[in-house]
Amino acid sequence: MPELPEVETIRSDLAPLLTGRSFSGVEILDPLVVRQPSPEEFTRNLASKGIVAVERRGKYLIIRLSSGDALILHFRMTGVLLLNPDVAPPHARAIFHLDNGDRLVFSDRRRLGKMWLVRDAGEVVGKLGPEPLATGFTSEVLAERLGRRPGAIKAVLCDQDILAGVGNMYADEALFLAGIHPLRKASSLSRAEIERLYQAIRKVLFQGISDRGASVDTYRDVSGNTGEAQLRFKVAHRGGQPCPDCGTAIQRIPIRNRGSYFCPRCQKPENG
DNA sequence: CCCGGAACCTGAAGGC
DNA sequence: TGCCTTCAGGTTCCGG
Repeated sequence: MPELPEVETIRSDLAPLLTGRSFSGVEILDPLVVRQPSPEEFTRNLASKGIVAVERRGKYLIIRLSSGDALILHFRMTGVLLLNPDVAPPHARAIFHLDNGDRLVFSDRRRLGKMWLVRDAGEVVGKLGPEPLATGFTSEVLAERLGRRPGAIKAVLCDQDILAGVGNMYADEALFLAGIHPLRKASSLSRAEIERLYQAIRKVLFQGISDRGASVDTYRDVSGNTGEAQLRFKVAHRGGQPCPDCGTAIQRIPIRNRGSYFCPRCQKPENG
C-alpha cells in the first residue's frame, strides 16, 4: 500500500529519467483510472507535452508538464508504475509513451488507483495537511494539527487533511516507537508524547525511504523490485508475533475498519 | 462540523 | 473440487 516512502521512492527513481523528456502519447486501457478530465481529453492534453518536474505531495505523484498542466497519480492500494516491463503487466490500466521509446505502465490489480490531468494541482492536493518531512514541520505544528481532536490518534494520524503521507503501516510503526496506544484520543496526548510522536513519524518515514518502501503486499518500484522497509517493521502486519522490545504478542484491533497493530505492554492505553 | 460506517474494487484465503 | 464469504485499506461519500 503505497504511503509516503513508497511514492517518494517512485518519484526519486523517475525524476532523472523523465525530466527533460516528453510524452509522445498515452493509451488508456481502463477508463475507470481517469478521474479528471474525460479519458479523451486526458489523452489529447497529454500528447507531445514536455516533462518539467517530477514531484510528490503526500501519497500523490505529480508530474509537471510544459503546458502548465499537472499529471497526478494516486496508487491507492495496489497501483504500481513500471518502466519498460519485460512482460506485459496483467492489470495494466494505462501506458505512457515517452519520446525516447520508453514506456511507463500504470498497473493496478484492484482498480482503485486514479489519475488526473489538471491545470491547477491544488484542485487535487490542495486540502492536504503539511508534509511531515518538510523543514517547516515541527512538533509545534503537529501539536497544533492534533489540536482538540477527540478521535483515536491512529485514525487522526491517517487523516490526510491533518498530515499528508502517513497511512496504516507507518502510523502503527510511529505509535509503537513513541509508546502510544493507537486508541488514545489525539487531544489527550501530553506535550512530551507529541514530541516523541513527532520524532517517531520522521524516523519511520526517513527509514522507509532509505529502505525503498515496504512491499507488504503488491508494492513494487518502477523496476519491479520489492522494497525492504517491511523487514524492519516492529509491529505493522505482525499480529501474534513477539514484540521486539518486551516479547509480548503483538495485538491487532480494528480502528476505523483498518487493522491496527500494537504491543499491549509497550503501548498502554493510560500511558502519559 | 465531526464522526462512524459503507462503498468502491479484486484476488487471496478460508470454510464447508 | 468448487462455491461462497470474508478480508485487505486509501479515499470518498453519506447519514446521524
